Amino acid sequence: MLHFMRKMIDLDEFDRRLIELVRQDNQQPARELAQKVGLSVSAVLRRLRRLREEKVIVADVAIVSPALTGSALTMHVLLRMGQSGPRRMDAFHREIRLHPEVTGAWEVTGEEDFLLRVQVGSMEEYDRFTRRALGEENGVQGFRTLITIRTAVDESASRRPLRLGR
Amino acid sequence: MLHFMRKMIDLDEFDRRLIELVRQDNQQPARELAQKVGLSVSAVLRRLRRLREEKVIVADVAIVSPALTGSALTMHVLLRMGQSGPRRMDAFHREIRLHPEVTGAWEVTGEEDFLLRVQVGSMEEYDRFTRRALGEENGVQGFRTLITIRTAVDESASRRPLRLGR
DNA sequence: CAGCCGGCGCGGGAAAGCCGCGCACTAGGT
DNA sequence: ACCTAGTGCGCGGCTTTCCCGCGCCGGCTG
Repeated sequence: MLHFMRKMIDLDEFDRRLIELVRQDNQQPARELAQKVGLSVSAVLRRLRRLREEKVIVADVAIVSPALTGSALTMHVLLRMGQSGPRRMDAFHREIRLHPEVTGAWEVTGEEDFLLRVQVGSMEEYDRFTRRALGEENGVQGFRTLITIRTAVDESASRRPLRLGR
Repeated sequence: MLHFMRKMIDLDEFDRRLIELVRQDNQQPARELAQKVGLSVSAVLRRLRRLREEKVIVADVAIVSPALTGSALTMHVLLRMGQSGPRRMDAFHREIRLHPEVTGAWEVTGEEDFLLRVQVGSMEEYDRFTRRALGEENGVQGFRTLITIRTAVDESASRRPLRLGR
């Protein structure tokens, strides 16, 4: 935890602006970044390398058009577990990870125990998924499906402003 | 729609493997990709450029550690609209986009009309958000908050296998 | 079967990234 | 007050990567 805090205070204004920029586009050359933040090219390169080494930047990925990922349908599933003991929950955490259709899963407070986001190519695929993953053998008592009519926002974490140290 | 289908059939096995690779790491040099997929460097470069131009790859981003994005709390909000006419819905679509705390928003079927994913740094911030965004002036009749206890899966779209034409 | 077209690999030139240097600024100790 | 160790900057050269025009090959079409 101390180490965590250290990392936070190690990030200054330059780092934050650089992160903000590469979070939108990590393929622009350091020369452009350099003049945007007001540093030399080598300084930018050094800082980015450090940020990646220290796992402030954890990955660099290409985003492919959602229309092409076979995720034509986005479902959300509110589900209730039978007995909600800690080990039952842990087991379900592990279980649900195994299904690639599940692009999000949260253990939540309230009447339901879990919320899942499931992306599939068709209703048939969704049906197969529920039979495989949401049966009583996994401790699921019941669930309710929210079918997505329209997506208003889906920018996983990129919209969140940074809250990095000082 | 025809254009969409055209794009799909335009992607061959090489494209798919390249996409798969850059979806995990878009900063590895073309030389590495080339030998992984069995093409020359220039062919790889050409194909990637084409994929980006044609918006098969829609973006290239750095992922920053979730612990550092000030998103300590993830909430999901199930909400009901007062009158659910189409223009009310459209208005809410536009409205909800304006709040950076909202990292996901879906219009859904069922008892509720919308599901939101909201990421905030604190409960106070969440409280402020609900007062600003989820008031009756926006047509919201009522809502229910699911507080995340633990996240099992959160890999926005990267888990989904590709389903690209033939 | 000839001609066309798209995509390949190749190679030269431009650009981007890497690395070692010297310098400035800061903090801590004597 | 000075000196010293440490950190991060910018600069320049060297290496790697990328870009682009070329000629070539294989498949489709008329």
